[in-house]
Amino acid sequence: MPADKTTTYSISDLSKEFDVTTRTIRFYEEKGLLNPARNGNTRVYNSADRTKLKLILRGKRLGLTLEESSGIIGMYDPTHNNVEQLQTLVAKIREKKSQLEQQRQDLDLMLLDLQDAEEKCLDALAGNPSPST
Amino acid sequence: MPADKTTTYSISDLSKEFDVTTRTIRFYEEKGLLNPARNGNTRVYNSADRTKLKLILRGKRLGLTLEESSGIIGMYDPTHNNVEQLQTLVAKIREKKSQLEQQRQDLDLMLLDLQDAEEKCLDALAGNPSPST
DNA sequence: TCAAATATTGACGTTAACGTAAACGTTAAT
DNA sequence: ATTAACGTTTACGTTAACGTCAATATTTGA
Repeated sequence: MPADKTTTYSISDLSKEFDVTTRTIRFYEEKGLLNPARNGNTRVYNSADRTKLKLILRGKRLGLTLEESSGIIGMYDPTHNNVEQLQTLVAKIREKKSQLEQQRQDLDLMLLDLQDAEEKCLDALAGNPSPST
Repeated sequence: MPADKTTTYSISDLSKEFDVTTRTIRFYEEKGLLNPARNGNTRVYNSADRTKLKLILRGKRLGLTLEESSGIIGMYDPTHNNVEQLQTLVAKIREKKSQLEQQRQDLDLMLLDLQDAEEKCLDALAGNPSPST
């Protein structure tokens, strides 16, 4: 039985699963990105908390700040029943999307460059003295 | 006539073109990522310098540190004629490539999530009370 | 000629994202 | 009973990537 709605995790469970320190996880809480329940004094994480952590770390790999990740996570639930707020939310989502698409262009360009660089290296290793010879 | 091999730039030219402060450009030099020529005391950048700056900023948008960008820029010229060094270089390039591919997966996942979030918002705005109704 | 614009080198300040250490409580097994 | 493993809070330290002065040329258009 994999993780369902009722599964819970200790801080070190998550720490091990995602390979971050407990300090880091507590830090995210300090910054308001996580709000685990408590059993007495110790933190108890549910699957929603776990998902949030996953999203934060994904954001990190993409170079987002914690504040940005926090913002994005907030976009995932339209509890903002107010129409005006929903519209601003859509606007925010669309801006994030276009940023990510720009980022994908950068990424693809860099991949192309690296592809080029690799081929040059392989040529050099194959004994090709120069590209113009 | 667009930028050719002989075009040069002042620090504020580059500052304006790429929308970074001159402090930032000097900082990159301090860190060894740029080595502009000098006219007396003032810096003179050529098109290669400009390209490097472009690559650094691209790296930044992808969340790379300056050191990582510096490493990648170093990969673009196989002046490392030594066979052993060429092989380590190829290895580095391949690792960077696989990192970038991982990053692209993250990016696509996040785009999908945002797409979902946007649709939910639009549904809510269209007056759909709940997805299960 | 002279003020404005642009350049330089220091040097200290700042923010984000944690690391590290201290001092302490609470199960769990030996 | 105690040691080991895990948890907590508080607090100071650290690094990267600049920002923000200050003091000082050099250049240039009015």
